[in-house]
Order: sequence, then C-alpha cells, then structure tokens
Amino acid sequence: MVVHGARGRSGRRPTLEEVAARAGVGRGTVSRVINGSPRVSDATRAAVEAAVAELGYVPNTAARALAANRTDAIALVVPEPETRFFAEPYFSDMLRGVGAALSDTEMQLLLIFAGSDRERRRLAQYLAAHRVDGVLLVSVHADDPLPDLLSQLEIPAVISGRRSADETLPSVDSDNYGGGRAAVEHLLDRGCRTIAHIAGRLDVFGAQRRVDGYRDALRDAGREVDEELILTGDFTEAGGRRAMTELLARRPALDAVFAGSDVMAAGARQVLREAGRRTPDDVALVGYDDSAIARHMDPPLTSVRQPIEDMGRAMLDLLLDEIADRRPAVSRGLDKRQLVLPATLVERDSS
Amino acid sequence: MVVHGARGRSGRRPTLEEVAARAGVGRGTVSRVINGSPRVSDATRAAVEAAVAELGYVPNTAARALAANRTDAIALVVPEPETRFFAEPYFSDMLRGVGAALSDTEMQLLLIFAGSDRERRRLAQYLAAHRVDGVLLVSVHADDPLPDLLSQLEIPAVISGRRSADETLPSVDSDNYGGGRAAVEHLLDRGCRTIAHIAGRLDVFGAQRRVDGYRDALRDAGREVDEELILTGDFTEAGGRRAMTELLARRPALDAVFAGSDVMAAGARQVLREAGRRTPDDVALVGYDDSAIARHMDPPLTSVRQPIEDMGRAMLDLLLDEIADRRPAVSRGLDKRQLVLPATLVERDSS
DNA sequence: ATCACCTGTGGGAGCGCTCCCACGGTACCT
DNA sequence: AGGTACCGTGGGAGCGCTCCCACAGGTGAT
Repeated sequence: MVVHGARGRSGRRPTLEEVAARAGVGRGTVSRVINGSPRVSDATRAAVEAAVAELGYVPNTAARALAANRTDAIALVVPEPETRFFAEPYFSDMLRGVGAALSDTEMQLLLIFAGSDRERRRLAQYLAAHRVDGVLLVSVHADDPLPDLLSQLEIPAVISGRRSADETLPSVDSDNYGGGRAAVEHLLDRGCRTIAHIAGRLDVFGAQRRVDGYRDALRDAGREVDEELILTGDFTEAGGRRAMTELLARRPALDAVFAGSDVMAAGARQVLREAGRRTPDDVALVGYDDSAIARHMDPPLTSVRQPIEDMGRAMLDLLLDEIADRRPAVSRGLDKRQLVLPATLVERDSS
Repeated sequence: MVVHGARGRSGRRPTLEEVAARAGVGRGTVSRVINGSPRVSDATRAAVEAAVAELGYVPNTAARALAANRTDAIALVVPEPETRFFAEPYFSDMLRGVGAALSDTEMQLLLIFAGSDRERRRLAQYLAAHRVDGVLLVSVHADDPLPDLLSQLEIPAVISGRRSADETLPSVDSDNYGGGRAAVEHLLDRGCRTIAHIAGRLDVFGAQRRVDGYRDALRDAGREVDEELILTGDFTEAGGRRAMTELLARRPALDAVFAGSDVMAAGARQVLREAGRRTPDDVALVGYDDSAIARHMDPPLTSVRQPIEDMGRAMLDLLLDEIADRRPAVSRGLDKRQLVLPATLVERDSS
C-alpha cells in the first residue's frame, strides 16, 4: 500500500529511458530486466532494479500495448442480464475461480455483461478494438453469434459448457452425463421404482446429456425407460412446478424425481408438498448444481455438484495457452482443448 | 453484432493513415472526425465517415491512450472480499446505477476487489500504472489508506458515503440523519413509547448519523433519550441477535426497535420470536437499507431506503466532472462536490 | 593465429494515435 | 488596395514502449 520511490508531487512518471540513464545502461537492457529476460548479467540486473526502485518506475501499459500489440487483459463475458449474474451462484463461483487463478498472473480481468442488444453492440465494438487478448465465455446458448464473432476477429476464446458434442471452440465442461447417471443410480440404490426426470431446456447441450445419463442409468439397471416420465422445465422454479404438476397427473405413483437444476427441484418440492407428498418418504428428490438453494431447502436437497470454481481455473489455463500459442502462429491439434471435469453427487436428506 | 467493412480474414486492422488515404484527406482530419471535432466541413466529414465504414476502422485504444495520456476507463473499487460483494445487494445496486449511467459514455468500467492484502497490493500497482482515469470507491472505512494513495497519485476519485463530517474527497452520501429520524418518527406516530436502537459500527460515519437522527427525533418529540436503549451491533446478524438479547434484559418493556441495518433487524427478529414477542403487536421493528431481506422477512420489514442506484449515477457524474476538470488543471471550489441524497421510509407490516 | 560462435549490451525503427503549428483560402474590415 | 481574422486542413513531432539488428568481447575449436 506504499508508493515506492521519491517521486511524490513531481507529477510526471519516470520512463524506461530515465531508468536506463540512472542505472547507466541502455534502454533495451532495462526492458529486458523488466520483462524478466534471462539474457542479463546479475550485476546489471541488480543495478537496474535499484534504479527502478529509486525512481518508483512503473511501466506504461499503453506504450507497451502499442509496441507489443497485446493488452495483458482478458474478459469474462456474461451473455446475460446483470440480475441473473447476481442471482445465480454459478457466475460468482466461476468468477472466484478465474480470479484466483489470475492472481498468479500479470493479466487483468474484465467483467462484461452482454444481456441487452445495446450491451452486445458495445461488446462487439470492444472486441473489434481488440481491447482484450482473450475471452472467457460463460453460459453460451446454442445459437449465440458471439463465438463466431470471436473467431472472425481471431480472438482466443474459451467457453464454459459445450454447444454440442462436436464443439469447435476450446471448452471446459462438467460431466453432465455422469452427473445424471449418478443421480439416478443413487435413487435406484435407495430402492426407488418410478423415477421421473424434469429436464432443463434441451437447447442446452448439458441438459441433454443429463437426460442421456438418466436414460442409460435406468437401462443399465434393467429398467425400461418410460418416456412419459420425462418432462422439460426451462430451468425456472415455475417450470419445475408445471412439470411436477403434470408428472403427478400422469404417474401418481411415482416415488422419485431427478430435476435438472436445484431451482426446478425447488418448484417441484412445492407442488409435492401441496399434494401432501412427503420428501423423501413418499417421493425422493434430487437436484443439480448444489447451489445455496439446495442447502437451504427443507429438507436439504441431494444435488449433483459441478466443480465450478475448478472449471473457472481450467478455463483460464486453457485461454492463456491459446493466447501464448497464437503468438508464433502455431496451430496445435485439438488435444486437450476440450476439458470435462467430473460431477459428484452430494447426498442430503431429500433422498 | 455485425463486423463492418470488408476486412474479413486480412488480419491487420486499418489505421488512421489508411483511412485518411482512402478518404483523400490528411491524418489530422480523420482524427478530428473520429473525435467529433466541429472544425470539419460537412463534405469532408461525410467522406471520412464513408472511408471508416468501408474499411471497418476501429481506433487503436493503446495508441490513443499513449498519445493522449488517458485510458477512457474508470474503476469501481470494492475494498471488500468478493463474497460480501455478492452477498450484499448494496453493491449490485450500485454497480447497476454506475453501469446504466456509463452506457451513455465511451468510458469502460472495471470492477476491482481489494479485500485481501494481496489484492490491495495489486490495486496499488494498478493505480500507480495509471491504468484508469478515475476511481469510484465504495464502502470506505474511516482509516482506509486508499483515498490518500489516490490523491498522492493525483487520480480523480469519488467515494460513496463520507468518512467524516468534513470529508475532503468528492462524495455521494445518503441522508443517514434524516433516515434515522424518519424511522423513529414513524415509530412515535405508531404510538410506540420505548424505542431502542441497534446501531451499526460507529467508525462508519453513516451509522453515527443514524444514531444522531434517532436521538434528535426523540428529543424533538419531547422524549428523554435513554442511553441504555442504544447498543451497537456490527452490521451482522449475530450482532443483531446479541444486541437484542441484551436489550430485552435491560428494558423488558420496550415496544419498538430501530435497527441500523436489515441484517441486524433480522437477527433481532429471531431473538424476539424466541422470546415470544410478536411483531409488530408486542415490538415494532424498523430496519435500514430496504434490501431483499426486508421484503422476505415474516412479517415484511419496514425499512429505510437509500437510493443506491441513483447514488451510483451521481458518483459517476461527479467523477466524470473531476476527470474533465483536471485536464486543464482547473481547481474549482468545493461547490456541490459533496452530494447527499434523501433516504425514505418504506412502510411494511413489521411496524 | 584464425575462425566460428556464443553472451550481454546499446540503440534505431516503428507501433498508431493526438497535439499543435503552419498554411492557403475566403470574408470582412479599413 | 492592403490588412486582419478566422476556418478548414495537412503533416511533423512525439507519447513510452518492444523488437531486433549490430557489435564488442570472450571462449573454444581448428
């Protein structure tokens, strides 16, 4: 929290040139020291470092950006309105992961919302101006034009989740298929016989995969898949209520529900309570996301946890790789540019 | 969402010079058009704009920053850990206000957390590098060194709330004194006779002012101020519980509580319920902040509302003024650099 | 001794803009 | 007619870096 050097009121900031003069070396040498090049003798390095400290030298980022054609900044782009950003723990967890990984770096993180059309235009302008070296894209829908824009501008990008099985962009996803399986296998273990599924929006690839996991878990256990037991909500509480109401009408004897998100599970829970069904005794319930909602439900909700913070970290790592690789125009193969992290079941009292 | 111009795969971005050549004018003229200078003939302006569109020209921010010695970016600095940022609606409201006001501008907003020592060092480095033209400082404690650092670096800054009655930095505050008065006057109107106050941390100037408002409202109504009825929490739920417990022990007959924050009110409410006191019948309750908590309490909490979004807007306006004024080294008087916005009581069922 | 080849260093060129001075032209005065 | 004022315009200088080439001096092989 201390400003180094005796600069004080002077106003003007020292330049590389001045540091060089003070250390009795050339401009290039100071630059090498500042950037940690190994091609500097120890004695010279020490002299330069002393001069830097004495003058309180701080590199001018604008000059560096201009000369080196990079900004040392990346953006976390949230194609959602701010309200959702604050409402859903997904984003804050992601931000925390990215932020943590970033603090080992000289990189700067920008948070950009692109919920409205207006914001999206601003973002497009921003990207066209190449004000960031790379972009982290969270929560992308299948038909979002943003990824195309990014590749058109040749800006490195990593997305969270995949848009489809053959995602082209580097991505970090969690194992939605495995998570879906785990939820259903758990319910089967508990002895449940009629397990329904409230799926999320099927234009979200992850939601599809959870359904796949649900189906395969049942099949592998020798059960038949009853398509009447699969309904889609839209990831909202109201959607969960609607689906649950319909399910009770279709199959009054069901004894378990796997919901594709905690929020939908909360909606389902309300309907179940109103219908006089106890949880877990009459109907066991499992959610997805392991959000704060799950912990605060009554009874606390069993839920599938995605390692969101880790995903954030992984995304940043991938992006930094992309940025580094793009410099000498190397185009590596697709090896490990698609990461899938495991999802794990967190057992609570609702099942 | 469309990239203008026929650039496509070319890679290199067009420069001012190229636009000038295409438009058949000089570099200076293009610069004037881009920056909206009035000293350009209409015909020339049209020609330049056409060339800009054809080439898909976007100014290089780094070059501009270097030449003009400004960044066109400001920072919203939150001297708190991220968790608090997401937990308290205060910050998101503030961000929304600032963001809204900013979208009329070419300025870019950066969100910077400075909760840990490490983050603070990073921030200091960041500011020393003058990577922003100005700083919005929210939630500053009385002894925070950040404001001093900012003035030492001669970076324009505006803070939310004041550190003391004679705040030197430009600031935007809400009328905490008036808010406190309004809360107490409301309780007096309701016929309450023994009104307690759970104050926030007294090193926060606003919390002090709320106490002042509490005192004066009672005095002006001809009541005596019973110092035993004033306790401090620390703005937390636990603090609210503690204070309420102590208050019940000291003055079992109290019939109203004015809490300096909704969170503390929530803590107090729990203790009251456990003690078998009904709200509002036995003990009326008023909070402060009008946060989501207030709306979701049972019964919904009467609370004092601060126009946080407006405060955010006002802060940005002040800051932009500061930045503009600093350019020709003008040092205006202190007129209207300290803004105080009104606080209003929102009546609900707890009182 | 000659040559090739390192390592450490200095400094020119250039990144793309803004700032500002200078210039020609027109308009209006005396 | 000459003078003065201003407008619109062109382009040089310079912002503070990075990149890279050149070069001195050392080292080891021939």
